[in-house]
Amino acid sequence: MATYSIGEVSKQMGLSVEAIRYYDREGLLPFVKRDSGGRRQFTEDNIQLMQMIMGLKRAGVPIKDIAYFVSWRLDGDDSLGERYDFLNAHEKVLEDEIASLEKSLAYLRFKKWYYKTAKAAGTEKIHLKAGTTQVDPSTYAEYDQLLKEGHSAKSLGDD
Amino acid sequence: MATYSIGEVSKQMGLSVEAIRYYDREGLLPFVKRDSGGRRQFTEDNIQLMQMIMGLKRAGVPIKDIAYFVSWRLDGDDSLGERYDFLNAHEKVLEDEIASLEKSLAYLRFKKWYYKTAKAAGTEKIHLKAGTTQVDPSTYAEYDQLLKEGHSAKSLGDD
DNA sequence: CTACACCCTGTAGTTAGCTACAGCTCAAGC
DNA sequence: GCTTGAGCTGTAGCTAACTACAGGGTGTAG
Repeated sequence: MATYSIGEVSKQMGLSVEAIRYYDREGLLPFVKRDSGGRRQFTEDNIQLMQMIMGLKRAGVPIKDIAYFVSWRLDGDDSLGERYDFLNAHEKVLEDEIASLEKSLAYLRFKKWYYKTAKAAGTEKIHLKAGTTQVDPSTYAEYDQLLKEGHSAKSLGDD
Repeated sequence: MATYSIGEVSKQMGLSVEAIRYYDREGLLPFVKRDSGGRRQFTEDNIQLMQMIMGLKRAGVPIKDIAYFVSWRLDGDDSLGERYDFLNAHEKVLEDEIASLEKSLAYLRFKKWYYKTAKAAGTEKIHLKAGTTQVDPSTYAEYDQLLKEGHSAKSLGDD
Protein backbone atom coordinates (compact mmCIF):
# COMPACT_ATOMS: atom_id res chain seq x y z
CA MET A 1 0.00 0.00 0.00
CA ALA A 2 1.40 3.37 -1.04
CA THR A 3 2.35 5.79 1.70
CA TYR A 4 3.23 9.47 1.69
CA SER A 5 5.75 11.55 3.61
CA ILE A 6 4.78 14.65 5.53
CA GLY A 7 6.25 16.81 2.76
CA GLU A 8 4.09 15.13 0.12
CA VAL A 9 0.97 15.49 2.23
CA SER A 10 1.88 19.11 2.86
CA LYS A 11 1.92 19.87 -0.87
CA GLN A 12 -1.16 17.80 -1.59
CA MET A 13 -3.25 19.48 1.07
CA GLY A 14 -1.80 22.96 0.92
CA LEU A 15 -0.72 22.95 4.56
CA SER A 16 2.73 23.74 5.90
CA VAL A 17 4.79 20.83 7.22
CA GLU A 18 4.98 22.65 10.54
CA ALA A 19 1.21 22.97 10.70
CA ILE A 20 0.76 19.23 10.15
CA ARG A 21 3.23 18.46 12.93
CA TYR A 22 1.38 20.93 15.11
CA TYR A 23 -1.94 19.16 14.43
CA ASP A 24 -0.28 15.87 15.30
CA ARG A 25 1.00 17.30 18.59
CA GLU A 26 -2.49 18.53 19.40
CA GLY A 27 -3.93 15.06 18.93
CA LEU A 28 -5.61 15.48 15.56
CA LEU A 29 -3.64 12.73 13.84
CA PRO A 30 -3.28 9.81 16.29
CA PHE A 31 -3.87 7.37 13.43
CA VAL A 32 -0.68 8.25 11.57
CA LYS A 33 1.96 5.50 11.84
CA ARG A 34 5.76 5.90 11.79
CA ASP A 35 8.42 4.07 9.82
CA SER A 36 11.52 2.46 11.37
CA GLY A 37 13.26 5.82 11.39
CA GLY A 38 10.43 7.52 13.26
CA ARG A 39 9.05 9.34 10.23
CA ARG A 40 5.34 9.79 9.70
CA GLN A 41 3.83 7.54 7.05
CA PHE A 42 0.48 8.72 5.67
CA THR A 43 -1.82 6.26 3.90
CA GLU A 44 -4.61 7.20 1.46
CA ASP A 45 -6.96 6.41 4.28
CA ASN A 46 -5.19 8.83 6.61
CA ILE A 47 -5.37 11.56 4.02
CA GLN A 48 -9.10 11.15 3.58
CA LEU A 49 -9.51 11.42 7.32
CA MET A 50 -7.35 14.54 7.37
CA GLN A 51 -9.54 16.06 4.72
CA MET A 52 -12.53 15.47 6.96
CA ILE A 53 -10.65 17.09 9.83
CA MET A 54 -9.74 20.12 7.71
CA GLY A 55 -13.43 20.34 6.80
CA LEU A 56 -14.23 20.74 10.49
CA LYS A 57 -11.44 23.29 10.85
CA ARG A 58 -12.78 25.34 7.95
CA ALA A 59 -16.15 25.20 9.66
CA GLY A 60 -14.47 27.00 12.56
CA VAL A 61 -14.33 24.09 15.00
CA PRO A 62 -11.49 24.73 17.49
CA ILE A 63 -8.60 22.32 17.25
CA LYS A 64 -9.10 21.06 20.79
CA ASP A 65 -12.69 20.16 19.99
CA ILE A 66 -11.63 18.34 16.84
CA ALA A 67 -9.18 16.38 18.99
CA TYR A 68 -12.13 15.10 21.06
CA PHE A 69 -13.98 14.15 17.91
CA VAL A 70 -10.97 12.26 16.61
CA SER A 71 -10.46 10.47 19.92
CA TRP A 72 -14.08 9.32 19.82
CA ARG A 73 -13.41 7.75 16.45
CA LEU A 74 -10.91 5.46 18.15
CA ASP A 75 -13.73 4.20 20.37
CA GLY A 76 -15.48 2.90 17.30
CA ASP A 77 -19.25 2.52 16.97
CA ASP A 78 -19.85 3.15 20.67
CA SER A 79 -19.27 6.85 20.13
CA LEU A 80 -21.59 7.36 17.13
CA GLY A 81 -24.04 9.20 19.39
CA GLU A 82 -21.41 11.56 20.79
CA ARG A 83 -20.13 12.31 17.33
CA TYR A 84 -23.63 13.12 16.10
CA ASP A 85 -24.26 15.40 19.08
CA PHE A 86 -20.95 17.13 18.50
CA LEU A 87 -21.79 17.90 14.89
CA ASN A 88 -25.28 18.96 15.86
CA ALA A 89 -23.92 21.45 18.39
CA HIS A 90 -21.50 22.81 15.88
CA GLU A 91 -24.17 23.11 13.23
CA LYS A 92 -25.94 25.53 15.52
CA VAL A 93 -22.76 27.54 16.10
CA LEU A 94 -22.21 27.81 12.36
CA GLU A 95 -25.81 28.79 11.66
CA ASP A 96 -25.62 31.52 14.26
CA GLU A 97 -22.34 32.77 12.92
CA ILE A 98 -23.65 32.92 9.38
CA ALA A 99 -26.75 34.78 10.57
CA SER A 100 -24.58 37.28 12.42
CA LEU A 101 -22.36 37.82 9.38
CA GLU A 102 -25.44 38.32 7.18
CA LYS A 103 -26.53 41.09 9.54
CA SER A 104 -23.08 42.66 9.41
CA LEU A 105 -23.14 42.46 5.64
CA ALA A 106 -26.50 44.24 5.51
CA TYR A 107 -25.07 46.95 7.74
CA LEU A 108 -21.96 47.26 5.63
CA ARG A 109 -24.06 47.61 2.48
CA PHE A 110 -26.06 50.39 4.07
CA LYS A 111 -22.80 52.14 4.89
CA LYS A 112 -21.64 51.71 1.28
CA TRP A 113 -24.81 53.36 0.03
CA TYR A 114 -24.31 56.06 2.65
CA TYR A 115 -20.81 56.88 1.39
CA LYS A 116 -21.73 56.47 -2.24
CA THR A 117 -24.48 59.08 -1.95
CA ALA A 118 -22.34 61.32 0.30
CA LYS A 119 -19.56 61.22 -2.25
CA ALA A 120 -21.99 62.06 -5.06
CA ALA A 121 -23.19 65.04 -3.02
CA GLY A 122 -19.62 66.03 -2.21
CA THR A 123 -20.25 65.97 1.53
CA GLU A 124 -21.36 63.71 4.33
CA LYS A 125 -23.51 66.53 5.70
CA ILE A 126 -26.49 65.42 3.62
CA HIS A 127 -26.83 62.48 6.04
CA LEU A 128 -26.12 64.19 9.36
CA LYS A 129 -28.18 66.10 11.86
CA ALA A 130 -27.01 69.70 11.52
CA GLY A 131 -23.96 70.49 13.63
CA THR A 132 -23.37 66.92 14.86
CA THR A 133 -21.75 63.74 13.60
CA GLN A 134 -24.97 61.84 14.23
CA VAL A 135 -26.79 60.26 11.33
CA ASP A 136 -30.14 61.86 10.61
CA PRO A 137 -33.11 59.49 10.93
CA SER A 138 -34.29 60.54 7.49
CA THR A 139 -31.20 58.85 6.05
CA TYR A 140 -32.28 55.51 7.46
CA ALA A 141 -35.83 56.15 6.30
CA GLU A 142 -34.70 56.90 2.77
CA TYR A 143 -32.64 53.70 2.63
CA ASP A 144 -35.50 51.59 3.98
CA GLN A 145 -37.77 53.12 1.37
CA LEU A 146 -35.38 52.17 -1.42
CA LEU A 147 -35.22 48.60 -0.12
CA LYS A 148 -39.01 48.47 0.02
CA GLU A 149 -39.16 49.59 -3.58
CA GLY A 150 -37.40 46.38 -4.44
CA HIS A 151 -33.80 47.53 -4.83
CA SER A 152 -31.35 44.96 -3.46
CA ALA A 153 -29.03 46.03 -0.68
CA LYS A 154 -26.12 44.87 -2.78
CA SER A 155 -27.06 46.96 -5.83
CA LEU A 156 -27.81 50.10 -3.81
CA GLY A 157 -24.25 50.40 -2.55
CA ASP A 158 -22.54 49.48 -5.81
CA ASP A 159 -20.89 52.12 -7.90
CA MET B 1 -24.67 68.39 26.92
CA ALA B 2 -24.74 65.15 28.90
CA THR B 3 -21.58 63.07 28.99
CA TYR B 4 -20.85 59.54 30.13
CA SER B 5 -17.94 57.96 31.97
CA ILE B 6 -16.10 54.93 30.65
CA GLY B 7 -17.91 52.76 33.21
CA GLU B 8 -21.32 53.91 32.00
CA VAL B 9 -20.41 53.36 28.38
CA SER B 10 -19.07 49.93 29.31
CA LYS B 11 -22.44 48.88 30.75
CA GLN B 12 -24.41 50.50 27.97
CA MET B 13 -22.46 48.78 25.21
CA GLY B 14 -21.69 45.49 26.91
CA LEU B 15 -17.94 45.95 26.61
CA SER B 16 -15.40 45.71 29.41
CA VAL B 17 -13.80 48.94 30.59
CA GLU B 18 -10.43 47.43 29.72
CA ALA B 19 -11.57 46.65 26.19
CA ILE B 20 -12.68 50.25 25.65
CA ARG B 21 -9.31 51.56 26.87
CA TYR B 22 -7.65 49.06 24.57
CA TYR B 23 -9.66 50.34 21.59
CA ASP B 24 -8.66 53.87 22.53
CA ARG B 25 -4.98 52.88 22.67
CA GLU B 26 -5.31 51.30 19.22
CA GLY B 27 -6.63 54.54 17.78
CA LEU B 28 -10.31 53.64 17.46
CA LEU B 29 -11.56 56.47 19.67
CA PRO B 30 -9.50 59.59 18.87
CA PHE B 31 -12.65 61.70 19.13
CA VAL B 32 -13.17 61.07 22.86
CA LYS B 33 -12.34 64.15 24.96
CA ARG B 34 -11.00 64.22 28.54
CA ASP B 35 -12.12 66.22 31.59
CA SER B 36 -9.78 68.33 33.74
CA GLY B 37 -8.73 65.21 35.66
CA GLY B 38 -7.80 63.30 32.50
CA ARG B 39 -10.90 61.08 32.47
CA ARG B 40 -12.63 60.14 29.26
CA GLN B 41 -15.90 61.95 28.62
CA PHE B 42 -18.18 60.27 26.10
CA THR B 43 -20.91 62.27 24.38
CA GLU B 44 -24.05 60.80 22.75
CA ASP B 45 -22.35 61.51 19.49
CA ASN B 46 -19.28 59.54 20.50
CA ILE B 47 -21.41 56.58 21.51
CA GLN B 48 -23.17 56.49 18.14
CA LEU B 49 -19.80 56.49 16.45
CA MET B 50 -18.63 53.68 18.69
CA GLN B 51 -21.67 51.67 17.73
CA MET B 52 -20.70 52.08 14.10
CA ILE B 53 -17.19 50.94 14.95
CA MET B 54 -18.48 47.89 16.81
CA GLY B 55 -20.57 47.13 13.74
CA LEU B 56 -17.38 46.95 11.69
CA LYS B 57 -15.77 44.80 14.37
CA ARG B 58 -18.68 42.36 14.32
CA ALA B 59 -18.27 42.25 10.57
CA GLY B 60 -14.78 40.91 11.22
CA VAL B 61 -12.82 44.02 10.24
CA PRO B 62 -9.45 43.94 12.04
CA ILE B 63 -8.96 46.65 14.63
CA LYS B 64 -6.00 48.15 12.78
CA ASP B 65 -8.10 48.55 9.65
CA ILE B 66 -10.87 50.18 11.62
CA ALA B 67 -8.26 52.62 12.98
CA TYR B 68 -7.51 53.70 9.39
CA PHE B 69 -11.18 54.14 8.70
CA VAL B 70 -11.58 56.27 11.83
CA SER B 71 -8.55 58.38 10.97
CA TRP B 72 -10.03 59.09 7.52
CA ARG B 73 -13.13 60.40 9.23
CA LEU B 74 -10.94 63.13 10.74
CA ASP B 75 -10.02 64.22 7.22
CA GLY B 76 -13.66 65.02 6.58
CA ASP B 77 -15.31 64.90 3.19
CA ASP B 78 -12.00 64.54 1.34
CA SER B 79 -11.85 60.91 2.35
CA LEU B 80 -15.37 59.84 1.33
CA GLY B 81 -13.90 57.93 -1.60
CA GLU B 82 -11.41 56.05 0.56
CA ARG B 83 -14.08 55.14 3.04
CA TYR B 84 -16.34 53.82 0.29
CA ASP B 85 -13.51 51.75 -1.17
CA PHE B 86 -12.69 50.37 2.25
CA LEU B 87 -16.25 49.19 2.82
CA ASN B 88 -16.41 47.82 -0.69
CA ALA B 89 -13.29 45.73 -0.13
CA HIS B 90 -14.62 44.45 3.14
CA GLU B 91 -17.98 43.61 1.62
CA LYS B 92 -16.15 41.20 -0.65
CA VAL B 93 -14.28 39.63 2.28
CA LEU B 94 -17.54 39.12 4.14
CA GLU B 95 -19.32 37.66 1.12
CA ASP B 96 -16.51 35.20 0.58
CA GLU B 97 -16.47 34.24 4.22
CA ILE B 98 -20.20 33.63 4.27
CA ALA B 99 -19.95 31.52 1.12
CA SER B 100 -17.18 29.47 2.68
CA LEU B 101 -19.16 28.95 5.88
CA GLU B 102 -22.20 27.89 3.87
CA LYS B 103 -20.08 25.22 2.23
CA SER B 104 -18.82 24.07 5.60
CA LEU B 105 -22.37 23.96 6.88
CA ALA B 106 -23.44 21.77 3.97
CA TYR B 107 -20.55 19.44 4.72
CA LEU B 108 -21.41 19.34 8.40
CA ARG B 109 -25.01 18.48 7.61
CA PHE B 110 -23.90 15.62 5.42
CA LYS B 111 -21.80 14.34 8.32
CA LYS B 112 -24.79 14.64 10.63
CA TRP B 113 -26.86 12.50 8.28
CA TYR B 114 -23.94 10.10 8.03
CA TYR B 115 -23.79 9.64 11.81
CA LYS B 116 -27.54 9.63 12.22
CA THR B 117 -27.90 6.73 9.80
CA ALA B 118 -24.80 4.97 11.17
CA LYS B 119 -26.22 5.21 14.66
CA ALA B 120 -29.55 3.85 13.48
CA ALA B 121 -27.73 0.92 11.88
CA GLY B 122 -25.61 0.44 15.01
CA THR B 123 -22.38 0.71 13.07
CA GLU B 124 -20.42 3.07 10.86
CA LYS B 125 -19.55 0.12 8.59
CA ILE B 126 -22.65 0.68 6.46
CA HIS B 127 -20.87 3.74 5.04
CA LEU B 128 -17.35 2.41 4.65
CA LYS B 129 -15.49 0.48 2.00
CA ALA B 130 -14.97 -2.97 3.53
CA GLY B 131 -11.85 -3.16 5.67
CA THR B 132 -10.95 0.51 5.47
CA THR B 133 -11.94 3.75 7.15
CA GLN B 134 -12.72 5.28 3.77
CA VAL B 135 -16.23 6.36 2.98
CA ASP B 136 -17.87 4.30 0.26
CA PRO B 137 -18.87 6.33 -2.82
CA SER B 138 -22.35 4.85 -2.59
CA THR B 139 -22.83 6.77 0.65
CA TYR B 140 -22.30 10.06 -1.14
CA ALA B 141 -24.53 8.91 -3.98
CA GLU B 142 -27.33 8.02 -1.59
CA TYR B 143 -27.13 11.42 0.10
CA ASP B 144 -27.12 13.27 -3.23
CA GLN B 145 -30.15 11.27 -4.28
CA LEU B 146 -32.03 12.28 -1.14
CA LEU B 147 -31.18 15.94 -1.75
CA LYS B 148 -32.39 15.62 -5.34
CA GLU B 149 -35.67 14.19 -4.11
CA GLY B 150 -36.23 17.52 -2.43
CA HIS B 151 -35.20 16.76 1.14
CA SER B 152 -33.39 19.70 2.72
CA ALA B 153 -29.85 19.19 3.98
CA LYS B 154 -30.95 20.52 7.34
CA SER B 155 -33.83 18.10 7.73
CA LEU B 156 -31.86 15.06 6.58
CA GLY B 157 -29.40 15.30 9.46
CA ASP B 158 -31.96 16.14 12.13
CA ASP B 159 -33.03 13.56 14.63
C1' DC C 1 31.67 7.58 1.57
C1' DT C 2 30.01 11.76 1.73
C1' DA C 3 26.82 15.23 0.44
C1' DC C 4 22.20 16.55 0.42
C1' DA C 5 17.33 16.63 0.92
C1' DC C 6 14.17 15.62 4.03
C1' DC C 7 12.64 14.11 8.42
C1' DC C 8 12.60 14.40 13.72
C1' DT C 9 11.87 16.81 18.61
C1' DG C 10 11.84 20.59 21.58
C1' DT C 11 11.60 25.17 22.50
C1' DA C 12 10.88 29.94 21.56
C1' DG C 13 8.65 33.62 19.10
C1' DT C 14 4.50 35.82 16.71
C1' DT C 15 -0.14 38.10 16.10
C1' DA C 16 -4.77 39.48 17.52
C1' DG C 17 -7.52 40.85 20.91
C1' DC C 18 -8.04 41.20 25.02
C1' DT C 19 -7.56 40.65 30.53
C1' DA C 20 -5.18 41.48 34.86
C1' DC C 21 -2.59 43.80 37.91
C1' DA C 22 0.34 47.58 40.31
C1' DG C 23 0.56 51.95 41.68
C1' DC C 24 -1.27 56.41 41.33
C1' DT C 25 -4.91 60.51 41.04
C1' DC C 26 -9.20 62.59 41.83
C1' DA C 27 -13.97 63.91 43.41
C1' DA C 28 -17.77 63.03 46.49
C1' DG C 29 -19.85 61.69 50.81
C1' DC C 30 -19.72 61.41 55.74
C1' DG D 1 -10.04 65.48 56.37
C1' DC D 2 -10.34 60.77 55.50
C1' DT D 3 -12.33 56.88 53.08
C1' DT D 4 -14.19 54.95 48.99
C1' DG D 5 -15.10 54.20 44.27
C1' DA D 6 -13.95 55.03 39.86
C1' DG D 7 -10.68 56.60 36.70
C1' DC D 8 -5.71 56.77 34.77
C1' DT D 9 -1.17 54.73 32.69
C1' DG D 10 2.01 51.21 31.93
C1' DT D 11 3.33 46.73 31.78
C1' DA D 12 2.67 41.85 31.98
C1' DG D 13 0.05 37.76 30.93
C1' DC D 14 -3.20 34.87 28.25
C1' DT D 15 -5.20 31.88 24.29
C1' DA D 16 -5.33 30.16 19.60
C1' DA D 17 -3.00 28.69 15.89
C1' DC D 18 0.77 28.72 13.98
C1' DT D 19 5.89 29.78 12.46
C1' DA D 20 10.80 29.62 13.12
C1' DC D 21 14.78 27.90 14.62
C1' DA D 22 18.50 24.83 16.85
C1' DG D 23 20.43 20.61 16.97
C1' DG D 24 20.30 16.05 15.36
C1' DG D 25 18.97 11.64 12.57
C1' DT D 26 18.29 9.07 7.97
C1' DG D 27 18.34 7.21 3.37
C1' DT D 28 19.55 7.67 -1.27
C1' DA D 29 22.43 9.36 -5.40
C1' DG D 30 26.76 10.06 -7.35
